[in-house]
Amino acid sequence: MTQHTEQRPLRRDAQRNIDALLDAAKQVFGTSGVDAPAKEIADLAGVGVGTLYRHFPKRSDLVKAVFQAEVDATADAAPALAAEHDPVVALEKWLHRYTEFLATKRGLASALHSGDPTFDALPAYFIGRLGPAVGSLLDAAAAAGAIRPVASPKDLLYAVSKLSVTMSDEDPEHGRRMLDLLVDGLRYQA
Amino acid sequence: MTQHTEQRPLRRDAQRNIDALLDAAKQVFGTSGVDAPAKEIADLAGVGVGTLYRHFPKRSDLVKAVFQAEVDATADAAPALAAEHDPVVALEKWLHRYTEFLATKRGLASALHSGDPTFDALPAYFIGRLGPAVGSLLDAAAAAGAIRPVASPKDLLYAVSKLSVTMSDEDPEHGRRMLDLLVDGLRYQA
DNA sequence: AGCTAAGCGGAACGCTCTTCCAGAACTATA
DNA sequence: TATAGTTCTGGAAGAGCGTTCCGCTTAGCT
Repeated sequence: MTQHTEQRPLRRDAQRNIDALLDAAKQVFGTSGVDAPAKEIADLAGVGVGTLYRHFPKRSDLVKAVFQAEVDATADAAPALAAEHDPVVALEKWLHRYTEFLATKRGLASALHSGDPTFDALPAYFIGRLGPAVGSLLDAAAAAGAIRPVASPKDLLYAVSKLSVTMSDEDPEHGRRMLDLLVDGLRYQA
Repeated sequence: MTQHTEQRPLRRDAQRNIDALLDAAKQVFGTSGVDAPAKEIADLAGVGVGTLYRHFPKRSDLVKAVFQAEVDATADAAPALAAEHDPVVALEKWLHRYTEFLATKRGLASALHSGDPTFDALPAYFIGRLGPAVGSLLDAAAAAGAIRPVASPKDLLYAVSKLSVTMSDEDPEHGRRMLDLLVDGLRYQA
């Protein structure tokens, strides 16, 4: 999920614990919010709190790591979907995946805007990873002649996020239909 | 600042303490954020923590009360300004006052969107107090023939808030100039 | 197998939230 | 003004969480 890129590789158990903590934190952040007790996360991961603090000295480190892991997972879904489905379906499925990510992110949003400098680089990371991901899907679909060209992947990400913010307040199905509509709008008319 | 409207009037010392707590909370929220230690607020107000909890059992009660007090103060400034200045100047001054309020509110924003049901009624309170406040200033200026009629006070509040959100990131002076521009736009051309 | 250093767990400490109640302070009444 | 009755106050006490620290464990190497 996350590997350190320093000279010494991390010990196996350490890497295992980091992954377990990331999984646990993602889950706990979703249920109990970002201010959940550290022990709750450590317990769920099956490690002591000392281990948590060893790898993530500050809470913001953990939040950041969870966020990046989710961005990575979402970005990595793009090539996988592209391999399994035809271009437009892959794009559709990926955008749904992306809205799920946005829903998760909502819990982290207040933390992200808290002014902690640890989070300053995250928006750039977000665009840097997700932009190329949609970009490749869009290019593939456009190359197949299935959709019209889109000005910029970034605009699409932004538009979908706006769409899913307003949608969350009401019926979640409603948001899904709106997104489908957007994708249909991308297609060339017969 | 805030008075209880129940049958029994509040004891004098109690009312004094409530006001002191509100002042202190407003100040502390501004410097240390809404998660500041309760003791810090109590100390600044010159009361014990017990007193704080008596009047504001939940932290959200205090946040809400501070917010409402600020809304009230901002709304009450309208008639005062109207009495002292000619219509357009009063409107101008009040809008500047309003942007100051928005700046303060930013600290509370994350709390307001936290999903706590205590805060559900606040947006309505905001419009209910501030809408008529600008409304009366606009009407007075329009009646004096100084400005063109505005579709709705609510729209103006919304527009100014949008303006001041984008402005806060950069030069504060910049935002002030933009606001002045907006007010100038309201005037009838010679 | 034996050595070394990275990594682990959880006890312990300090800080904050929240409750509670004996006594102080205020108001109403005479 | 004096008194009774009530409200309100302050801070000690209990509980819970965050964070640190260090003796023990275990992976990785020879």
